[in-house]
Amino acid sequence: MASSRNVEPAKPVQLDKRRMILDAAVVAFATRGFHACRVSDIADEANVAYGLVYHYFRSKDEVLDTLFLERWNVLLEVIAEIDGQRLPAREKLHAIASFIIESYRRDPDLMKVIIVEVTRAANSFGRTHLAKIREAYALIADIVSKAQADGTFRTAVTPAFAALAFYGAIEQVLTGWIFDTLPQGESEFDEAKTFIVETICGGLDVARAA
Amino acid sequence: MASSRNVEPAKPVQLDKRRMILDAAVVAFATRGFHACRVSDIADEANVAYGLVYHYFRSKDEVLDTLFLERWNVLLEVIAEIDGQRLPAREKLHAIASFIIESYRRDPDLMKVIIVEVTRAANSFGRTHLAKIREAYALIADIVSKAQADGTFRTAVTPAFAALAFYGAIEQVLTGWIFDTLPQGESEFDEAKTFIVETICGGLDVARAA
DNA sequence: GGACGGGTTGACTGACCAGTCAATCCGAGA
DNA sequence: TCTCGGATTGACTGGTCAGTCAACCCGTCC
Repeated sequence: MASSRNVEPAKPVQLDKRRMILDAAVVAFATRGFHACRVSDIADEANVAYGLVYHYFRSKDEVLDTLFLERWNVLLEVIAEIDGQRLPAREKLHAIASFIIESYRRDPDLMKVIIVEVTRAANSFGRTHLAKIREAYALIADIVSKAQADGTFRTAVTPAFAALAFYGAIEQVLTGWIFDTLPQGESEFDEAKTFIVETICGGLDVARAA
Repeated sequence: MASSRNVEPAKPVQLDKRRMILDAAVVAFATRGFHACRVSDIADEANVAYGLVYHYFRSKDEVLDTLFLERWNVLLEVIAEIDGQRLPAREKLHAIASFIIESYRRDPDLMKVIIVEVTRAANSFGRTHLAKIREAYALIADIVSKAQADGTFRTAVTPAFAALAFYGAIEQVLTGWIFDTLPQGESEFDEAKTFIVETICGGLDVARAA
Protein backbone atom coordinates (compact mmCIF):
# COMPACT_ATOMS: atom_id res chain seq x y z
CA MET A 1 0.00 0.00 0.00
CA ALA A 2 2.78 2.38 0.94
CA SER A 3 3.27 4.47 -2.17
CA SER A 4 3.39 2.91 -5.59
CA ARG A 5 4.50 5.96 -7.46
CA ASN A 6 7.32 4.82 -9.67
CA VAL A 7 7.66 1.25 -8.51
CA GLU A 8 5.00 0.10 -10.98
CA PRO A 9 5.94 0.75 -14.59
CA ALA A 10 2.52 1.87 -15.78
CA LYS A 11 -0.15 -0.72 -14.95
CA PRO A 12 -3.08 0.74 -12.99
CA VAL A 13 -5.90 -1.00 -11.17
CA GLN A 14 -7.11 -3.29 -13.97
CA LEU A 15 -3.84 -4.73 -15.18
CA ASP A 16 -4.00 -3.53 -18.76
CA LYS A 17 -7.26 -3.38 -20.62
CA ARG A 18 -5.64 -4.66 -23.76
CA ARG A 19 -4.84 -7.92 -22.04
CA MET A 20 -8.34 -8.06 -20.57
CA ILE A 21 -9.82 -7.70 -24.02
CA LEU A 22 -7.60 -10.42 -25.38
CA ASP A 23 -8.54 -12.79 -22.57
CA ALA A 24 -12.20 -11.97 -22.95
CA ALA A 25 -11.94 -12.63 -26.67
CA VAL A 26 -10.63 -16.13 -25.99
CA VAL A 27 -13.72 -16.89 -23.95
CA ALA A 28 -16.06 -15.23 -26.41
CA PHE A 29 -14.56 -16.88 -29.47
CA ALA A 30 -14.41 -20.27 -27.80
CA THR A 31 -18.01 -20.03 -26.66
CA ARG A 32 -19.74 -18.70 -29.75
CA GLY A 33 -17.18 -19.17 -32.49
CA PHE A 34 -15.41 -16.30 -34.19
CA HIS A 35 -18.11 -15.56 -36.74
CA ALA A 36 -21.08 -15.81 -34.45
CA CYS A 37 -19.28 -13.74 -31.81
CA ARG A 38 -20.02 -10.04 -31.95
CA VAL A 39 -17.50 -7.43 -30.94
CA SER A 40 -19.94 -6.40 -28.24
CA ASP A 41 -19.67 -9.90 -26.78
CA ILE A 42 -15.95 -9.39 -26.35
CA ALA A 43 -16.46 -5.97 -24.80
CA ASP A 44 -19.13 -7.28 -22.43
CA GLU A 45 -17.00 -10.24 -21.40
CA ALA A 46 -14.12 -7.86 -20.70
CA ASN A 47 -16.35 -5.35 -18.87
CA VAL A 48 -15.20 -2.66 -21.19
CA ALA A 49 -16.95 -0.30 -23.57
CA TYR A 50 -17.52 -1.38 -27.14
CA GLY A 51 -15.32 1.30 -28.60
CA LEU A 52 -12.32 0.38 -26.49
CA VAL A 53 -11.83 -2.78 -28.47
CA TYR A 54 -11.21 -0.53 -31.45
CA HIS A 55 -8.83 1.62 -29.46
CA TYR A 56 -6.50 -1.36 -29.01
CA PHE A 57 -7.20 -3.30 -32.18
CA ARG A 58 -7.84 -2.21 -35.70
CA SER A 59 -10.53 -4.83 -36.23
CA LYS A 60 -12.13 -7.94 -34.88
CA ASP A 61 -9.79 -9.91 -37.11
CA GLU A 62 -6.77 -8.33 -35.53
CA VAL A 63 -7.87 -9.60 -32.14
CA LEU A 64 -7.85 -13.16 -33.40
CA ASP A 65 -4.60 -12.63 -35.28
CA THR A 66 -2.96 -11.41 -32.11
CA LEU A 67 -4.20 -14.35 -30.10
CA PHE A 68 -2.94 -16.78 -32.69
CA LEU A 69 0.46 -15.21 -33.22
CA GLU A 70 1.18 -14.86 -29.51
CA ARG A 71 0.64 -18.54 -28.98
CA TRP A 72 2.01 -19.94 -32.21
CA ASN A 73 5.28 -18.11 -31.76
CA VAL A 74 5.66 -19.76 -28.39
CA LEU A 75 5.06 -23.11 -30.06
CA LEU A 76 7.70 -22.42 -32.68
CA GLU A 77 10.23 -21.44 -30.02
CA VAL A 78 9.50 -24.53 -28.00
CA ILE A 79 9.89 -26.83 -30.98
CA ALA A 80 13.17 -25.18 -31.90
CA GLU A 81 14.38 -25.54 -28.35
CA ILE A 82 13.39 -29.20 -28.16
CA ASP A 83 15.14 -29.82 -31.42
CA GLY A 84 18.25 -28.21 -29.97
CA GLN A 85 18.46 -30.76 -27.17
CA ARG A 86 20.47 -33.95 -27.58
CA LEU A 87 17.60 -36.44 -27.64
CA PRO A 88 16.48 -39.32 -29.81
CA ALA A 89 14.02 -38.16 -32.48
CA ARG A 90 11.23 -40.20 -30.99
CA GLU A 91 11.62 -38.34 -27.71
CA LYS A 92 11.71 -35.01 -29.46
CA LEU A 93 8.40 -35.85 -31.09
CA HIS A 94 7.05 -36.95 -27.74
CA ALA A 95 8.12 -33.64 -26.22
CA ILE A 96 6.38 -31.69 -28.98
CA ALA A 97 3.16 -33.68 -28.64
CA SER A 98 3.39 -33.19 -24.89
CA PHE A 99 3.79 -29.46 -25.17
CA ILE A 100 0.79 -29.09 -27.43
CA ILE A 101 -1.39 -31.34 -25.34
CA GLU A 102 -0.31 -29.60 -22.15
CA SER A 103 -1.16 -26.29 -23.75
CA TYR A 104 -4.63 -27.62 -24.32
CA ARG A 105 -4.88 -28.93 -20.79
CA ARG A 106 -3.91 -25.55 -19.33
CA ASP A 107 -6.08 -23.38 -21.51
CA PRO A 108 -8.52 -25.38 -23.58
CA ASP A 109 -10.38 -22.28 -24.71
CA LEU A 110 -7.31 -20.69 -26.21
CA MET A 111 -6.27 -23.86 -28.01
CA LYS A 112 -9.81 -24.35 -29.20
CA VAL A 113 -9.81 -20.91 -30.75
CA ILE A 114 -6.43 -21.38 -32.38
CA ILE A 115 -7.20 -24.80 -33.79
CA VAL A 116 -10.78 -24.25 -34.77
CA GLU A 117 -10.66 -20.65 -35.97
CA VAL A 118 -7.19 -20.47 -37.46
CA THR A 119 -5.37 -23.74 -37.96
CA ARG A 120 -8.37 -25.66 -39.27
CA ALA A 121 -10.11 -22.69 -40.80
CA ALA A 122 -10.33 -21.76 -44.44
CA ASN A 123 -11.47 -18.22 -43.74
CA SER A 124 -9.00 -15.45 -44.21
CA PHE A 125 -7.05 -16.59 -41.16
CA GLY A 126 -6.05 -20.01 -42.27
CA ARG A 127 -4.68 -18.39 -45.39
CA THR A 128 -3.11 -15.37 -43.72
CA HIS A 129 -1.18 -17.49 -41.31
CA LEU A 130 -0.37 -20.35 -43.64
CA ALA A 131 3.29 -19.43 -43.66
CA LYS A 132 3.48 -19.36 -39.88
CA ILE A 133 1.72 -22.69 -39.67
CA ARG A 134 4.07 -24.17 -42.21
CA GLU A 135 7.05 -23.10 -40.13
CA ALA A 136 5.97 -25.62 -37.55
CA TYR A 137 5.73 -28.38 -40.14
CA ALA A 138 9.16 -27.46 -41.39
CA LEU A 139 10.70 -27.69 -37.93
CA ILE A 140 9.15 -31.10 -37.39
CA ALA A 141 10.22 -32.27 -40.84
CA ASP A 142 13.72 -31.18 -39.95
CA ILE A 143 13.74 -33.39 -36.89
CA VAL A 144 12.63 -36.34 -38.99
CA SER A 145 15.16 -35.54 -41.66
CA LYS A 146 18.05 -35.55 -39.22
CA ALA A 147 16.84 -38.80 -37.70
CA GLN A 148 16.79 -40.37 -41.14
CA ALA A 149 20.30 -39.12 -41.75
CA ASP A 150 21.64 -40.63 -38.57
CA GLY A 151 19.80 -43.87 -39.17
CA THR A 152 17.22 -43.86 -36.40
CA PHE A 153 14.30 -43.29 -38.75
CA ARG A 154 13.54 -45.21 -41.94
CA THR A 155 13.60 -43.35 -45.21
CA ALA A 156 10.45 -44.95 -46.59
CA VAL A 157 8.57 -41.70 -46.10
CA THR A 158 9.71 -38.15 -46.83
CA PRO A 159 10.24 -35.90 -43.82
CA ALA A 160 7.56 -33.51 -45.03
CA PHE A 161 5.03 -36.32 -45.12
CA ALA A 162 6.01 -37.62 -41.75
CA ALA A 163 5.61 -34.14 -40.31
CA LEU A 164 2.16 -33.85 -41.86
CA ALA A 165 1.06 -37.18 -40.44
CA PHE A 166 2.45 -36.37 -37.02
CA TYR A 167 0.84 -32.97 -36.80
CA GLY A 168 -2.34 -34.37 -38.33
CA ALA A 169 -2.63 -36.94 -35.59
CA ILE A 170 -2.21 -34.30 -32.91
CA GLU A 171 -4.75 -32.02 -34.52
CA GLN A 172 -7.29 -34.83 -34.84
CA VAL A 173 -6.93 -35.69 -31.19
CA LEU A 174 -7.30 -32.09 -30.07
CA THR A 175 -10.28 -31.71 -32.37
CA GLY A 176 -11.81 -34.77 -30.80
CA TRP A 177 -11.48 -33.25 -27.36
CA ILE A 178 -12.69 -29.86 -28.51
CA PHE A 179 -15.81 -31.31 -30.06
CA ASP A 180 -16.31 -33.82 -27.29
CA THR A 181 -15.92 -36.70 -29.66
CA LEU A 182 -13.14 -38.15 -27.57
CA PRO A 183 -13.16 -38.64 -23.80
CA GLN A 184 -10.78 -36.24 -22.10
CA GLY A 185 -9.12 -36.17 -18.73
CA GLU A 186 -5.72 -36.40 -17.11
CA SER A 187 -5.18 -40.01 -18.09
CA GLU A 188 -6.40 -39.48 -21.65
CA PHE A 189 -3.99 -36.59 -22.09
CA ASP A 190 -1.00 -38.71 -21.11
CA GLU A 191 -2.22 -41.67 -23.07
CA ALA A 192 -2.63 -39.52 -26.15
CA LYS A 193 0.98 -38.35 -26.06
CA THR A 194 2.16 -41.95 -26.10
CA PHE A 195 -0.31 -43.17 -28.68
CA ILE A 196 0.47 -40.42 -31.13
CA VAL A 197 4.19 -41.09 -31.00
CA GLU A 198 3.66 -44.84 -30.97
CA THR A 199 1.48 -44.73 -34.06
CA ILE A 200 3.73 -42.48 -36.09
CA CYS A 201 7.04 -43.98 -34.96
CA GLY A 202 6.14 -47.56 -34.24
CA GLY A 203 3.52 -48.11 -36.93
CA LEU A 204 0.64 -50.54 -36.83
CA ASP A 205 2.09 -53.52 -38.65
CA VAL A 206 3.36 -56.46 -36.67
CA ALA A 207 5.59 -57.58 -39.49
CA ARG A 208 7.36 -55.27 -41.86
CA ALA A 209 8.12 -55.78 -45.48
CA ALA A 210 11.79 -56.38 -46.13
CA MET B 1 -35.49 -35.08 -82.12
CA ALA B 2 -38.16 -37.60 -83.04
CA SER B 3 -40.63 -37.40 -80.22
CA SER B 4 -39.50 -37.61 -76.64
CA ARG B 5 -42.90 -37.85 -75.06
CA ASN B 6 -42.73 -40.62 -72.56
CA VAL B 7 -39.23 -41.89 -73.21
CA GLU B 8 -37.74 -39.34 -70.84
CA PRO B 9 -39.04 -39.65 -67.29
CA ALA B 10 -39.37 -35.94 -66.55
CA LYS B 11 -36.11 -34.10 -67.24
CA PRO B 12 -36.52 -31.23 -69.69
CA VAL B 13 -33.92 -29.19 -71.56
CA GLN B 14 -31.66 -28.23 -68.67
CA LEU B 15 -31.24 -31.55 -66.92
CA ASP B 16 -32.73 -30.60 -63.62
CA LYS B 17 -32.18 -27.17 -62.15
CA ARG B 18 -31.74 -28.60 -58.72
CA ARG B 19 -28.62 -30.41 -59.87
CA MET B 20 -27.40 -27.31 -61.64
CA ILE B 21 -27.75 -25.31 -58.47
CA LEU B 22 -25.89 -27.94 -56.51
CA ASP B 23 -23.06 -28.01 -59.03
CA ALA B 24 -22.90 -24.25 -59.17
CA ALA B 25 -22.75 -24.15 -55.39
CA VAL B 26 -19.68 -26.36 -55.41
CA VAL B 27 -17.91 -23.87 -57.63
CA ALA B 28 -19.15 -20.87 -55.70
CA PHE B 29 -18.30 -22.31 -52.28
CA ALA B 30 -14.91 -23.52 -53.45
CA THR B 31 -14.06 -20.16 -54.97
CA ARG B 32 -15.23 -17.75 -52.28
CA GLY B 33 -15.77 -19.94 -49.27
CA PHE B 34 -19.17 -20.71 -47.80
CA HIS B 35 -19.45 -17.59 -45.68
CA ALA B 36 -18.16 -15.11 -48.21
CA CYS B 37 -20.32 -16.67 -50.92
CA ARG B 38 -23.70 -15.03 -51.38
CA VAL B 39 -26.73 -16.95 -52.48
CA SER B 40 -26.78 -14.71 -55.53
CA ASP B 41 -23.33 -16.05 -56.45
CA ILE B 42 -24.76 -19.54 -56.57
CA ALA B 43 -27.73 -18.41 -58.63
CA ASP B 44 -25.49 -16.51 -61.04
CA GLU B 45 -23.11 -19.42 -61.42
CA ALA B 46 -26.09 -21.68 -62.16
CA ASN B 47 -27.68 -19.16 -64.55
CA VAL B 48 -30.81 -19.29 -62.54
CA ALA B 49 -32.88 -16.70 -60.72
CA TYR B 50 -32.09 -15.92 -57.11
CA GLY B 51 -35.42 -17.17 -55.83
CA LEU B 52 -35.10 -20.57 -57.46
CA VAL B 53 -32.43 -21.56 -55.00
CA TYR B 54 -35.10 -21.19 -52.33
CA HIS B 55 -37.54 -23.20 -54.36
CA TYR B 56 -35.28 -26.23 -54.12
CA PHE B 57 -33.58 -25.61 -50.80
CA ARG B 58 -34.85 -24.23 -47.55
CA SER B 59 -31.67 -22.26 -46.94
CA LYS B 60 -28.11 -21.68 -47.99
CA ASP B 61 -27.09 -24.10 -45.26
CA GLU B 62 -29.25 -26.82 -46.73
CA VAL B 63 -27.37 -26.55 -50.00
CA LEU B 64 -24.08 -27.28 -48.25
CA ASP B 65 -25.66 -30.00 -46.14
CA THR B 66 -26.93 -31.70 -49.26
CA LEU B 67 -23.55 -31.52 -50.95
CA PHE B 68 -21.83 -32.98 -47.92
CA LEU B 69 -24.30 -35.78 -47.27
CA GLU B 70 -24.42 -36.88 -50.89
CA ARG B 71 -20.70 -37.35 -50.96
CA TRP B 72 -20.07 -38.57 -47.44
CA ASN B 73 -22.65 -41.31 -47.80
CA VAL B 74 -20.79 -42.54 -50.84
CA LEU B 75 -17.61 -42.58 -48.79
CA LEU B 76 -19.25 -44.58 -46.03
CA GLU B 77 -20.59 -47.10 -48.52
CA VAL B 78 -17.22 -47.47 -50.15
CA ILE B 79 -15.42 -48.00 -46.85
CA ALA B 80 -17.97 -50.60 -45.83
CA GLU B 81 -17.58 -52.34 -49.15
CA ILE B 82 -13.78 -52.33 -48.93
CA ASP B 83 -14.01 -53.73 -45.45
CA GLY B 84 -16.22 -56.50 -46.77
CA GLN B 85 -13.53 -57.73 -49.17
CA ARG B 86 -11.06 -60.38 -48.10
CA LEU B 87 -7.92 -58.26 -48.00
CA PRO B 88 -5.09 -57.59 -45.56
CA ALA B 89 -5.85 -54.59 -43.36
CA ARG B 90 -3.00 -52.63 -44.85
CA GLU B 91 -4.53 -52.99 -48.29
CA LYS B 92 -7.92 -52.00 -47.02
CA LEU B 93 -6.42 -48.82 -45.66
CA HIS B 94 -4.65 -48.26 -48.94
CA ALA B 95 -7.92 -48.66 -50.78
CA ILE B 96 -9.62 -46.13 -48.54
CA ALA B 97 -6.84 -43.60 -48.91
CA SER B 98 -6.97 -44.21 -52.65
CA PHE B 99 -10.66 -43.62 -52.85
CA ILE B 100 -10.48 -40.34 -51.00
CA ILE B 101 -7.51 -39.10 -52.97
CA GLU B 102 -9.13 -40.14 -56.24
CA SER B 103 -12.25 -38.27 -55.23
CA TYR B 104 -10.10 -35.21 -54.84
CA ARG B 105 -8.40 -35.79 -58.16
CA ARG B 106 -11.75 -36.08 -59.97
CA ASP B 107 -13.47 -33.15 -58.33
CA PRO B 108 -11.12 -31.02 -56.27
CA ASP B 109 -13.72 -28.30 -55.78
CA LEU B 110 -16.22 -30.66 -54.20
CA MET B 111 -13.67 -32.19 -51.89
CA LYS B 112 -12.39 -28.76 -51.01
CA VAL B 113 -15.85 -27.67 -49.97
CA ILE B 114 -16.47 -30.82 -47.96
CA ILE B 115 -13.15 -30.74 -46.18
CA VAL B 116 -12.83 -27.04 -45.64
CA GLU B 117 -16.44 -26.10 -44.97
CA VAL B 118 -17.70 -29.17 -43.16
CA THR B 119 -15.10 -31.65 -42.01
CA ARG B 120 -12.60 -29.09 -40.78
CA ALA B 121 -15.13 -26.45 -39.85
CA ALA B 122 -16.37 -25.52 -36.43
CA ASN B 123 -19.38 -23.65 -37.74
CA SER B 124 -22.75 -25.24 -37.40
CA PHE B 125 -21.85 -27.81 -40.04
CA GLY B 126 -18.95 -29.47 -38.37
CA ARG B 127 -21.19 -29.95 -35.37
CA THR B 128 -24.32 -30.93 -37.27
CA HIS B 129 -22.54 -33.64 -39.15
CA LEU B 130 -20.26 -34.81 -36.38
CA ALA B 131 -22.12 -38.09 -36.10
CA LYS B 132 -21.85 -38.77 -39.81
CA ILE B 133 -18.15 -37.96 -39.76
CA ARG B 134 -17.61 -40.22 -36.79
CA GLU B 135 -19.22 -43.10 -38.65
CA ALA B 136 -16.25 -43.04 -40.97
CA TYR B 137 -13.81 -43.13 -38.07
CA ALA B 138 -15.73 -46.03 -36.59
CA LEU B 139 -15.57 -48.04 -39.80
CA ILE B 140 -11.82 -47.49 -40.02
CA ALA B 141 -11.36 -48.33 -36.36
CA ASP B 142 -13.23 -51.52 -37.01
CA ILE B 143 -10.80 -52.52 -39.71
CA VAL B 144 -7.91 -51.89 -37.34
CA SER B 145 -9.63 -53.75 -34.57
CA LYS B 146 -10.13 -56.85 -36.66
CA ALA B 147 -6.53 -56.73 -37.83
CA GLN B 148 -5.38 -56.59 -34.24
CA ALA B 149 -7.56 -59.56 -33.43
CA ASP B 150 -6.13 -61.68 -36.21
CA GLY B 151 -2.61 -60.64 -35.34
CA THR B 152 -1.65 -58.54 -38.36
CA PHE B 153 -1.65 -55.26 -36.42
CA ARG B 154 0.03 -54.58 -33.11
CA THR B 155 -2.11 -53.72 -30.12
CA ALA B 156 0.11 -50.91 -28.90
CA VAL B 157 -2.45 -48.37 -30.04
CA THR B 158 -6.22 -48.47 -29.69
CA PRO B 159 -8.21 -48.83 -32.91
CA ALA B 160 -9.90 -45.51 -32.33
CA PHE B 161 -6.56 -43.77 -32.14
CA ALA B 162 -5.21 -45.50 -35.17
CA ALA B 163 -8.29 -44.44 -37.11
CA LEU B 164 -7.81 -40.85 -35.99
CA ALA B 165 -4.19 -40.83 -37.03
CA PHE B 166 -4.96 -42.43 -40.37
CA TYR B 167 -7.77 -40.07 -41.22
CA GLY B 168 -5.76 -37.16 -39.86
CA ALA B 169 -2.92 -37.90 -42.23
CA ILE B 170 -5.27 -38.01 -45.20
CA GLU B 171 -6.95 -34.79 -44.19
CA GLN B 172 -3.63 -33.01 -43.75
CA VAL B 173 -2.51 -34.07 -47.18
CA LEU B 174 -5.74 -32.97 -48.82
CA THR B 175 -5.56 -29.70 -46.93
CA GLY B 176 -2.05 -29.21 -48.21
CA TRP B 177 -3.24 -29.62 -51.77
CA ILE B 178 -6.28 -27.46 -51.24
CA PHE B 179 -4.23 -24.61 -49.83
CA ASP B 180 -1.39 -25.16 -52.27
CA THR B 181 1.00 -25.92 -49.49
CA LEU B 182 1.88 -29.24 -51.07
CA PRO B 183 2.76 -29.85 -54.70
CA GLN B 184 0.02 -31.76 -56.45
CA GLY B 185 -0.14 -33.80 -59.62
CA GLU B 186 -0.64 -37.34 -60.81
CA SER B 187 2.58 -38.62 -59.29
CA GLU B 188 2.01 -36.84 -55.99
CA PHE B 189 -1.45 -38.36 -55.72
CA ASP B 190 -0.11 -41.90 -56.06
CA GLU B 191 2.85 -41.19 -53.85
CA ALA B 192 0.56 -39.84 -51.16
CA LYS B 193 -1.51 -43.03 -51.03
CA THR B 194 1.61 -45.05 -50.37
CA PHE B 195 3.18 -42.63 -47.92
CA ILE B 196 0.07 -42.35 -45.81
CA VAL B 197 -0.26 -46.10 -45.45
CA GLU B 198 3.47 -46.54 -45.03
CA THR B 199 3.62 -44.00 -42.22
CA ILE B 200 0.66 -45.31 -40.30
CA CYS B 201 1.32 -49.01 -40.85
CA GLY B 202 5.08 -49.13 -41.16
CA GLY B 203 6.01 -46.39 -38.71
CA LEU B 204 9.12 -44.25 -38.77
CA ASP B 205 11.40 -46.15 -36.41
CA VAL B 206 14.09 -48.37 -37.81
CA ALA B 207 14.27 -50.40 -34.63
CA ARG B 208 11.33 -51.22 -32.45
CA ALA B 209 11.24 -51.62 -28.72
CA ALA B 210 10.74 -55.22 -27.67
C1' DG C 1 -6.24 26.07 -11.63
C1' DG C 2 -6.03 25.42 -16.40
C1' DA C 3 -4.74 23.13 -20.47
C1' DC C 4 -3.40 18.96 -22.71
C1' DG C 5 -4.09 14.42 -24.28
C1' DG C 6 -4.55 9.55 -23.97
C1' DG C 7 -8.02 6.34 -22.18
C1' DT C 8 -12.81 5.35 -22.31
C1' DT C 9 -17.67 5.55 -23.54
C1' DG C 10 -21.74 3.98 -26.32
C1' DA C 11 -25.09 5.74 -29.73
C1' DC C 12 -25.23 5.71 -34.44
C1' DT C 13 -24.49 4.68 -39.50
C1' DG C 14 -23.70 2.31 -43.60
C1' DA C 15 -23.29 -1.96 -45.86
C1' DC C 16 -24.46 -6.27 -46.59
C1' DC C 17 -27.34 -10.26 -47.56
C1' DA C 18 -30.49 -14.20 -46.31
C1' DG C 19 -34.85 -15.11 -47.07
C1' DT C 20 -39.81 -13.54 -48.72
C1' DC C 21 -43.35 -12.96 -51.95
C1' DA C 22 -46.30 -11.38 -55.59
C1' DA C 23 -46.11 -11.72 -60.29
C1' DT C 24 -45.13 -14.20 -64.54
C1' DC C 25 -44.17 -18.14 -67.45
C1' DC C 26 -45.27 -22.35 -69.56
C1' DG C 27 -46.52 -27.22 -70.27
C1' DA C 28 -50.13 -30.66 -69.58
C1' DG C 29 -54.56 -32.05 -69.46
C1' DA C 30 -59.58 -31.26 -70.40
C1' DT D 1 -58.77 -22.93 -76.40
C1' DC D 2 -58.87 -22.53 -71.46
C1' DT D 3 -57.51 -23.68 -66.88
C1' DC D 4 -54.51 -25.28 -63.31
C1' DG D 5 -50.38 -25.54 -60.88
C1' DG D 6 -45.63 -26.11 -60.46
C1' DA D 7 -41.41 -23.72 -62.06
C1' DT D 8 -39.20 -19.41 -62.34
C1' DT D 9 -38.28 -14.58 -61.67
C1' DG D 10 -36.06 -10.67 -59.14
C1' DA D 11 -37.30 -6.53 -56.38
C1' DC D 12 -37.71 -5.73 -51.76
C1' DT D 13 -37.55 -6.13 -46.56
C1' DG D 14 -35.79 -6.88 -42.06
C1' DG D 15 -32.23 -7.67 -39.15
C1' DT D 16 -27.56 -7.84 -38.06
C1' DC D 17 -23.16 -6.01 -37.01
C1' DA D 18 -18.48 -4.03 -37.86
C1' DG D 19 -16.54 -0.01 -37.47
C1' DT D 20 -16.91 5.35 -36.61
C1' DC D 21 -16.95 9.35 -33.93
C1' DA D 22 -18.00 13.13 -30.92
C1' DA D 23 -17.98 13.63 -26.27
C1' DC D 24 -16.44 12.75 -21.67
C1' DC D 25 -13.27 11.42 -17.86
C1' DC D 26 -9.19 12.03 -15.36
C1' DG D 27 -4.26 12.07 -14.40
C1' DT D 28 -0.25 14.94 -15.32
C1' DC D 29 2.39 18.80 -16.00
C1' DC D 30 3.12 23.72 -16.05
